[in-house]
Order: sequence, then C-alpha cells, then structure tokens
Amino acid sequence: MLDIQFVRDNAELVAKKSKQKGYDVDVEQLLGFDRERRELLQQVEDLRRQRNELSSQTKGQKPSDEQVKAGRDIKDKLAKLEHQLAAIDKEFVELLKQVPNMPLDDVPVGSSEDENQVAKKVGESPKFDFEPKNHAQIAEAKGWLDKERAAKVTGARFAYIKGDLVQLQFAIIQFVLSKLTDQSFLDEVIKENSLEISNKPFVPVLPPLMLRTDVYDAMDRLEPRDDRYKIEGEELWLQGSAEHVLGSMHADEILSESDLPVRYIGYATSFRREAGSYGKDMEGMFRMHQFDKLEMESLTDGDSGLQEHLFLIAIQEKLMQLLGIPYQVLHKCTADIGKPNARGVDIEAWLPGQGKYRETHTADYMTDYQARRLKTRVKRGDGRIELVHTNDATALALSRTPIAIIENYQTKDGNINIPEALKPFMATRPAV
RNA sequence: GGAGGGGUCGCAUAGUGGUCUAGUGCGCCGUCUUGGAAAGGCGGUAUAGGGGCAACUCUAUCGAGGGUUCAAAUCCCUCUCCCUCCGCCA
Repeated sequence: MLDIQFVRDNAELVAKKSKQKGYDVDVEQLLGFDRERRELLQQVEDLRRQRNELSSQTKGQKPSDEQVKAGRDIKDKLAKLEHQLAAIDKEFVELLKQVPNMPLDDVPVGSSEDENQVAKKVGESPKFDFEPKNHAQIAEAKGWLDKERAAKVTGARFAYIKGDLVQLQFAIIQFVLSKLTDQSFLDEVIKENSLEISNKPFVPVLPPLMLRTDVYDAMDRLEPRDDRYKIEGEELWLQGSAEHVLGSMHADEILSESDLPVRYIGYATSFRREAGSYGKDMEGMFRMHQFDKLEMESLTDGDSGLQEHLFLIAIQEKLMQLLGIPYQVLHKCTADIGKPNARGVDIEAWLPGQGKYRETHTADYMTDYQARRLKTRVKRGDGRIELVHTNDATALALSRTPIAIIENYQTKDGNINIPEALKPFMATRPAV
C-alpha cells in the first residue's frame, strides 16, 4: 500500500504511474474519501474527548441524571458518526489498496510483457552435432519423470520425479545453500559488481507452506486468487512462492537497525493452479502445479533497498554462470512488474530443446509498499521508526534449473553431463 | 478431536465497572552527586492516526473483532495464539 500522504502530495504522478502499470485508479475519488474521512475523524475524536471528560468528572461517584443524559446524548451522536466513518474508511482503504506501487524511473514503460527489455545476454549457447532433445524426451526416456502415473493420482501438471533427477535436485539445493551462506562468495559478488552493501550471509529457512488469508493479502500476493490453492474449511492457502511466507515472517515487528539486512534463503515447495494457462507448456515439467524453489528474501532499510535488489540479481547471475547455463536478463516493463513492485527483473535460461530463452528467475523490489501493510519496521540509530524495504528473488527454481541443465548438458547418446560446480554435491552421477 | 488455564508498556508483574491519564520492579536514555566510577536522587522512556508554522495537543490501542453501559484492561459473545493434561500421530 502507498503512503496516503504521498498520494496527497503527488496526485498527478500517482495517476500517471498507475496507468503505466495498467491500473486505472481514480485518484480524485480516493482523495475525496480521504478528505471526508478526516473531517469525520475530527468530529468523532471531538465527541470521544467529550465522553472522556464527562466520565472522568464522576470520580467514582454515581453520575447525576444530567450527566447520564449528556452521556447518552454523546453516545447517540457518536454511534451515528462512527458508523459513517467506518463506511467511508472502508471505501477509502479499499481504494488505496488498489493503487499499485510506483515504478522506479529506470523501469521501461510498456503495456504488456512484450515490451520487456533484454538488458544483456550471457554465455554461449552450446553447439550440438546432433538435434538436441527437449528435457521431457530425455527425462522420460531415462525414467526420471513419470507424468502418466501422476495423472492417475493427481491429474495433469503433476509428476513423479525419480532416480538421478532427484539426486540432481538435492545437489542444486546444497550448491545454493553452500554459496549463500559463504561470506567469501558474497564478497566476490559484491566486488565484481561494485556494490556498496553488507556481506551478511543468508540464513537458510524451511518455512511453513501455508499462510493465512489476511497475511497473504497484506503481502499483496494473494490476487488473483484463482491461481492459489485454498484449504477447504480453513482461512489458509498453499503458498505460491517462498517469498509469501518469508516476507511476512516479521509482520508487526519493529526490528533494530543492527538486525538489518535480514537475509533468508528459503527452500519450499510452491503451489500454483496455473489458471488461464490451459494447454500451455504441457510437455515435461516446465509448468507444474507443484515445484520446489530456493528463494532469497531480504529486509533492508530504505537507503540500501535498491542496492540489495541489484545484489540479489548479481547473485542470480553468478549462480547461473557457475552452472554454465546461458541466460538473458530482462528488465520488466511497467505492465509486467506486478502491483507491489517498484522494479522487477527476470532471468531467462537458454533451453536448446525449445530453441528459446525461458523464464527461470524473478527479482522483485517492493520499496516500502509491502512493509506498510505488513507493519514491518526498523528503528534507526537516531530513533526514527521507518518501514523496511522488501526484496525477493529466485535463487534457483527446481524443475526449471534441472530442465536447463538437462537440455544444455545433453550428449548425443541421451545422457547428460553434470556441471562442474555441482559435482561435489552429487551423491551419484547420471553420466559422464 | 476433548478438558482446563492464560495473553496487560522492551522484560517481569499489579490491576474484577468510574480514583487507569494503566501502578510497581528491572532494563534503557538523560541529569545531579564524584577526581572517576558504583550506589543513590531526579526526570524521561510505546505505536498509529488527526489538528497545529511550532511549542504542543487530541484520539485510538491492555491478543483481535463485536456487544452491554452515561462510563470497559475489568462484564458478555466470536475468533486467534500460547501453556497443561487426555486422545491421535511422524
């Protein structure tokens, strides 16, 4: 949620930038509710003051008939006004919640994901002296992926992942954890990218995979609800990404400045209904209802929020480089960064089997927009209380990273090589 | 799933309808005393919102939301979280 004071001071800008993100917000109406709300609030507070004065006059004695009558009078007026205020306030908050975060100035303006900009391409796509297969062909032939049996049990977009592919997944997990908890690795990334930021290591977290409706809504990631799984009979949802449960961890807290940056590397199974993507990416395990993911989440002060965002992207890139997967970095345009985002970057890995770059990572920078509703704050050294800035970013997605490895490292005889960086973490090797 | 007990200021506690503008202790900050410190004295110590150029002031918040009442930390209802015991379970 935006700060209403910011909206008051920048009405035109808010209208314009909201529109750039594809949100048609009636800022005039919002400010009208704001004025009305404040007027009523003053009247209500004045009546409450009168009530407090009246009841403190009685000092333990029985009130006189006159006092009771005056009190009753205040009570009636107050009830009426409070009712009005609650109604206005509800509309006001609803409208304010609809205003998206303001994109930073360097976010390209665009009306659909087609206007995302390729910032750079890294790595050479591998040359094959044979026709490269896609991951589904390889994995199914190897017995690593069984979707037919999964269909019996759960329906479409689920799979049994088996054998060496499981080993690969666990190796990736260990690889990521070993890097993100290693200060010297972070120092290297900071140095290579000339960042000015803490080298505090990430804390590994296994978060709960469900969260409450109100918390999900406060994170501003519940919508569209059609894409979420609701637990029947409970105010609980299956999380769609570890950031949903990591970012909300410190809701309603005032952190001390020395706690920052808070950095988590979470490992969680994510669930998505994939509503509206019927028939898309049905082959293999590219788009599933359930997939595991390693996700970075950071809470920082406002001064270092943007640096943190760049840092998380630099980590994403470094991990991809270590794995030797060719990729491109995409600056998402205003229409594609998402409602709470101020800036968003995707990384797309080269998939030889598809002959395309496909999304494997996202990095989201929310400034203080998410923290405002979560009430996650920090007490600065000078005593001021500020909202934290939130950042999240995929470290590596499981299913899509293995897909990229399978397709880029495939051999003519249908085996795959293991990237050097993962070899120390493999319990067994699929092939050489 | 069943039974019971709880949630009050950073922490620990007091508070069973008006004297709560929430007391006390600890912690923390400032200050006095001191050569310096300890001890002690004094003062301060939450969050959110409204009004005001400001000093300041008003309102709300005792887990959350409703209700009763002229008046609610206190009474009633619903929810939530924690603890204990039983059952079940990895």
